[in-house]
Amino acid sequence: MRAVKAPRVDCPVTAKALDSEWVERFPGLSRLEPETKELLLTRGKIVTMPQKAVIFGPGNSPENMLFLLDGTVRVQQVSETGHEIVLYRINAGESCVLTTACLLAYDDYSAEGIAETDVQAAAVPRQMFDDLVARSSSFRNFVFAAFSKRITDLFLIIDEVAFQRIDVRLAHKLVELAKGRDTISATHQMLSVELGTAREVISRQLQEFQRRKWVELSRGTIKILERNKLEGLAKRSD
Amino acid sequence: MRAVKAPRVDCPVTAKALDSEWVERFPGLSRLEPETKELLLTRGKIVTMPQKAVIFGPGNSPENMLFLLDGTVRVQQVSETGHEIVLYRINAGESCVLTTACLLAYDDYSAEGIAETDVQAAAVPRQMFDDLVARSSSFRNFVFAAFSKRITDLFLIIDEVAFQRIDVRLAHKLVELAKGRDTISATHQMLSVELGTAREVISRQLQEFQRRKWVELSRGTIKILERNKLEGLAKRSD
DNA sequence: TTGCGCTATGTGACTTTGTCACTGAGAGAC
DNA sequence: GTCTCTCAGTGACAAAGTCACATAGCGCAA
Repeated sequence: MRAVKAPRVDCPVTAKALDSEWVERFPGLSRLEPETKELLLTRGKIVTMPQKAVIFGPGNSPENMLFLLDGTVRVQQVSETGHEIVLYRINAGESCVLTTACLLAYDDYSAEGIAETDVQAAAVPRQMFDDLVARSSSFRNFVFAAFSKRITDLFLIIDEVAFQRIDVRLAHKLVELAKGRDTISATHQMLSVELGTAREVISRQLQEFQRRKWVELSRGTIKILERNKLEGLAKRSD
Repeated sequence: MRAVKAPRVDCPVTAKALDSEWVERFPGLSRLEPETKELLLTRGKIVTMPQKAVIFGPGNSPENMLFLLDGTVRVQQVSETGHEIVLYRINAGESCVLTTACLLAYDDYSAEGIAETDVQAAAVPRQMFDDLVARSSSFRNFVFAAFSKRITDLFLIIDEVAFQRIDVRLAHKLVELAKGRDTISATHQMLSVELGTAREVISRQLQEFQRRKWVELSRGTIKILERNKLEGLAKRSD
C-alpha cells in the first residue's frame, strides 16, 4: 500500500547562465510586449532540478512561480489514508502558477510536485509575477488560460474517479502513457497511483487485458499488442 | 438515475437600481483603492435570478463575472453517464471568477451553476474585469485567493471521492447541510448528487444511521438525533 | 553458482459500493 | 376517494477495494 517516497532532495536550485531565449518557448509568452519579455529575461532565474526531486510538497511552499523549460513535473495528492493519486502533469511550456498560487494561499494542502525527469525551469519571484499580471494583458491571458486548463482537468478527474469504470480508465491511461510507442515502463503500483486505485485492481485488470491478448506483461513493463482495442474501450469515457 | 433537470430559465438578468454599497460586502473588495471601488460601483450592474435558474451551463457561457451579493449558487458536474456530483457552492461575498474563467476558455466543460435560492449578484463585464486585475493589486489578491480556495476544494473532493468511505462522507455532509439546525430538507436523491453516488447507497446508509438512532427519517427530511456520533464518524476524514 | 534480499506480481476470501429491476408508500390534484 | 407523481425500500448481483499472504524475477555478494 504505502508507496515508496521519493527522497526529499530539497530543490537544489542551481542557477545557470541566462538562456535569453526561453520566453520564446512558451506559446503564451512569445507574444508578450517586448518590454515585458525583457523583464522576464533579465529578472527570471533559470534553475534545474534532478529527477525525483520534490519541487514542492507539504510544508514546502515555493518562493517562486516556475515556468517549465524542459522535463515534466508530476503533481499528486497524498491522502491521509495513505492513498495517492496523480492529479496532473506540468510539461515544458507550461507553468506551475496554479499550484503555486494554492500553496501560497493554503499551506495545509496535501499535493506535492515531483520531477519526473531532470527539469529545467525559469523561476519568477512572486512580486515580479504580480507585476507582470498588472502590466501585461497577454501575460494575464496566459495565466488565466493556465488556471482554466487545470481546473477543467480537475473537473474531468473528478468525473472519472467518481463515475468511470476502472477498465475504461486503465485502457485510457495505458494509451496515454504509451505516447505512441508500444511498450510502457511502469509497475502496477505506479499505474494504481495514476488512477487512484489499488495495485491488486490494476494487476487483475491487466491480466484480463493480457488474457484477451491486448497486452503482454512482464516485470515492470507492459507491451501493447492491440492498441485499437484499448482505444475502443477507452473511448467510452471521452 | 436520471436526475430531474431544473428548468432552463435562461438567466433573466433583471437590472435593478444600483445598490451603491455592495462592494463593501466583499471582505476582499472593501479594501480596494477608492477609484477601483468607484469603477465597480458605476459600471457593475446588479442582477437578480430566481431560485432554480440555470446561471451557466453547457453551451451557455456567461458574458459577465458575477459577484454574489445574496443567495447561493450550486456548481455541479453532469457526467456523460448521466451521473451528477456537486462540486462546490458560491455564497454571498464570493465570486464566480473561477468557473467563469473556465467557461470562457473551454466551452466543452460540463459544469453547470444553479441558483439554490433567489440570487442577487453584481455583474462585471469581462473587459472591466481584466481592467481591474491590471489596476488593482488588492483585486488581484481577491481573484487569486478565490482561485486558490476553489482549487484546494477540488483537491479535497478528489481525495474524498477516491479514498473516503461513503458512511464517513455522508455523515460529514449531513452535519454540513444541517448548518447547526437539527433537521435537513433533502431527498436521498439530492444527497446522492452531493456525494456523487447512487440513491440506493444513500438510502441504505441512512437506514443504518437510523438503526443506530443517530437520525430519524421521513419523506424529504432527515432529523439529526445524535450530532456527536455523526461528527465522530465524519472526523475520520478531516 | 548459489543463495539473499528486495521489489513486483498473483491469488483467494471477504467487504464495500454500485447497478438493476422492481415494489410499495406518501402526498397533492382532481 | 382515486390518480399520479415522487420518494424510499429491497434483493440479487456485479464491480471495486481490502487484507493477508504466496510466489516470482532480478541484482548482487559470498
